[in-house]
Amino acid sequence: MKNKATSFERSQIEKIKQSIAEAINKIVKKDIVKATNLIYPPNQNFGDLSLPCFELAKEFKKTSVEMAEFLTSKIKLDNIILTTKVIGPYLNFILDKSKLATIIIEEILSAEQSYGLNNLGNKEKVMIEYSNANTHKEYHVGHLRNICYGDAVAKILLANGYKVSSVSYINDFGIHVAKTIWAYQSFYEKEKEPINKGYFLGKVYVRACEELEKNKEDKSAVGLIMKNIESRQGIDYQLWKETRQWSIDGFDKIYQKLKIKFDQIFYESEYIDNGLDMVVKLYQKFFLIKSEGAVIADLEKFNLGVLLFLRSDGTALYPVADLPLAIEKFKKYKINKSIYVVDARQSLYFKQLFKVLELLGFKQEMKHLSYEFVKLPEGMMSSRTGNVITFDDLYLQALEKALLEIKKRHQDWNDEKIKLVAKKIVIGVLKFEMIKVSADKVITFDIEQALRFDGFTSTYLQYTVARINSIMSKSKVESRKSKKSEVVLDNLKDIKEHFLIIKLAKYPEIIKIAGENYDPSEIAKYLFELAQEFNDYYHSVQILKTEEEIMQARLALIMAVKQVVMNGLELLGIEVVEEM
RNA sequence: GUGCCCAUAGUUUAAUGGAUAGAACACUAGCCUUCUAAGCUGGAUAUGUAGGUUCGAUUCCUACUGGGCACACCA
Repeated sequence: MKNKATSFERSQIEKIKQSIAEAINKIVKKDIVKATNLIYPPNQNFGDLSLPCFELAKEFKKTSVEMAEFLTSKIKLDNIILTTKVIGPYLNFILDKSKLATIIIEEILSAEQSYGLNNLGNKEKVMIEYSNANTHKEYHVGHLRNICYGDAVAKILLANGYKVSSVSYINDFGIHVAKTIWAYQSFYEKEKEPINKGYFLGKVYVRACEELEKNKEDKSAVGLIMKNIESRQGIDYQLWKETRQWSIDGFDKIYQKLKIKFDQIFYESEYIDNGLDMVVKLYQKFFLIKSEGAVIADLEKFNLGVLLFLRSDGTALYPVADLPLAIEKFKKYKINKSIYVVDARQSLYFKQLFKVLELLGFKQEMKHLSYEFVKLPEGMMSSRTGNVITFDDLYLQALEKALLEIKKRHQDWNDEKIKLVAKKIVIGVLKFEMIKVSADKVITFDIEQALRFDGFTSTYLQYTVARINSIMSKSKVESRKSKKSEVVLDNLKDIKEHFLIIKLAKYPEIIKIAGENYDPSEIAKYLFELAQEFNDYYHSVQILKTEEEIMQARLALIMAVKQVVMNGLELLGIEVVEEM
């Protein structure tokens, strides 16, 4: 327990930064330098930490080079700062390698899973909504980007000390549902039930759109079905209930494969009636008005256009159900912050929705966490035309490829083991692919490119851990004779060991940056760089075949690397494998 | 028409206004009788155009070009 508590404080490297900042402030007799002003030099030969002197120089009317030289002549070295070095306008600090190694590795190995966690969120209650799919439609790579991004952000916020609940909001009540049911009744009802019913419904929806395009007069039949569903009785309603469940079961299977859990799933059908009542009340209060036959919120004076609630025929549009749900989040779940992970095309809509909530008196923080969509090389995805890559198809294709790759390498493994490892590799690859680029970049999903198992992928990270595991298990055989329990970490003298340690030390700061910016790609990039550093080290240094004390120190170092890679992957929702 | 996003190597991309623009893929030359070659080492190639702010701009501002998206009855 004690370990947990200490790991929530400032990390060791942040303490070192803080002490340097204080030392500088003492020299200039002004509280001007902050710990965060200390950066990591771009070239590791320059030093371990660096203070750019531009702003200080301005403050004290010197050139930045003079400033750096002034500071280096005055600074008192403490036990961890070995020396300073001025390079142009930068004051660089060189740390005591052995001491740093000891501090950092002990920090990691004692904190274990909690290394890197912090308390910035101060237990604030955040609800994050993602994976807002439609029933009766396909679940495709676009949804995959959403769920991977949303889930990683949720985990990162948790690591930053927020109280997070993950929720999903399923649209099970729109006109698309009636279309799918119509096509099902017209073309598929006599067929025997398919195995993957959710997937099947997606195909039925595509058929529905094609058929309705050809025969416009069938639209009235669809309208009738919609009315029947809304009346909540009769055959169409029963069929709606049944097929809705097919989709929901399909989503559950996908969530299970992805190992993603929601605390709560909301359905449009459960909020729509409530929402219609609310619209009536708001209309009576003149908050909503009639315009061109439709019921709208006029937001022109906020430069947000108009938001439609009801069509001229009286049927409901999106905000009707969204509004009561948003309010329930504040009132019933008592959250401080409401986050919606929805793609950038809906940013105007969310500005409108948030403005309406604000006008209704809700002061809590609302955030639309937007990201760009996923398209295919041949163009936009569309569930209507079926120009999509469904999750199920993608998963199977990826799994097949992974199975092949594993069989190639491990002829002695049984099928069960191969399958287990393949699944973890595949889920990792898909998740990592979705979050490794920044959210404001459109992803053109190239399946060949995405299903690679080398380079900047999660497989590279899993492989790194598998390598470390392999060394660890061999070390148990070879070091049996050793009875020494005390590991002396200042045996780590190789420069590559030092670089690795600096990298490891940065991890807690990466968690903060990722949290502040809602940006899982920070972690992906960091882990990849760490793994690159490790693999370079691995190839240039012998870990097992060396003196006992050095070996023990190196084993501690690679254990620390493994711990950090695992902690980071955990935040991305990616599992590691023992061997691969 | 108005607003939002994007533009970096052949491709996919990285860089709170700071040190030599960093990777991955592809291409290419090497490295498995040393701990897993899903790995490592070496090699060529990049900031759309024109201004501005700044000691310093890939980053900020303006205009332009190109691409994408959203703007009243889709969700």
